[in-house]
Amino acid sequence: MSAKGSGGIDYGILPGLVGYHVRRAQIAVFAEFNRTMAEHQITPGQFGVLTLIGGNPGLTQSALAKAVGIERSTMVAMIDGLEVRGLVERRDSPKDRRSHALVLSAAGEARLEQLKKLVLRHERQILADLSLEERQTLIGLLSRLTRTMERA
Amino acid sequence: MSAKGSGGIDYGILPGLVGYHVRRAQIAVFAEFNRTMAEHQITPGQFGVLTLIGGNPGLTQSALAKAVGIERSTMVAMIDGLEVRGLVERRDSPKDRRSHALVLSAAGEARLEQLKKLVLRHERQILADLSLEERQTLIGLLSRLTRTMERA
DNA sequence: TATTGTTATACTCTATAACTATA
DNA sequence: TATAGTTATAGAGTATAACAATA
Repeated sequence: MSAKGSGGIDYGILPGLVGYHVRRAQIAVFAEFNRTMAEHQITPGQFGVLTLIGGNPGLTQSALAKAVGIERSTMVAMIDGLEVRGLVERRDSPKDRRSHALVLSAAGEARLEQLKKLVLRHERQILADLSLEERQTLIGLLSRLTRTMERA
Repeated sequence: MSAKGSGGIDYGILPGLVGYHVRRAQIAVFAEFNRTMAEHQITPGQFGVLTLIGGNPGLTQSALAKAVGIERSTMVAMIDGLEVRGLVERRDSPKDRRSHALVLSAAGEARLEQLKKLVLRHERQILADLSLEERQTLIGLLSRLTRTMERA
């Protein structure tokens, strides 16, 4: 009930826990993502935000924060960074003068297209050893894991 | 090629990316872990450290840091916290006067046994909707994902 | 020379609370 | 009253660089 790794260390029950493997995979995927995106200096969170703004032009910061699961106060600096880099614009909302309508700039649109290609390359990298069927199985199982917890 | 979620938001290519699902699962699992461990105030990282010390008494801080993938300077505060709480002891190493031999205190041993039971309950929680076979499949796929990246 | 534990320091990501301007 | 964006602040969790003691 306790396995020794390559370093001769006993990892106990850890290797039998799904939570342990999810955490390790997340760290490794994150590191690989950063390697792939190094020249663009884009984090997974920033890519997600650009994708959501690109697909939902006019989105407000609060709606965006809710969609990605962070506080709206946290979103401020995130948008600041993307705006300073000229990728995102805060437009005046025509409906509500309190909120901003977020849109990608022309440069942001172009950049997002480049990033998508890189992300797909990153995915091919991390999934190199899995068949197409196994990738779908993995996504399906992870989705059910997440949904199970979001219900509870 | 772009799916709208329950909030009417277009998530673009995100739901097709394994990286996206790994990240979401990790966040959800972490939150559930903290809920289960709330009364013990133990993080996943601390549980891992206690497990490794418990299974490898006499381990040095540097070896432990390497095993869990953090810097040895970061390990200092981690052990400090567990030592203040009376769970871990820094013994003098008989072989090398520079290093500490880490061991669980009697209280640490007892605590770890309690924590293991809670962690197994946590695992049952998050895996409630998966069959035994699916759990093994998930662990297997995540392991291969991580190993693929650690090789690269 | 190299390694162990340590400190000082900083950076990232996150949250909460309070403010302002609107609604 | 309530909401959108913002600011100030704080807390994890992490890293790097330099140091003393020891190897």
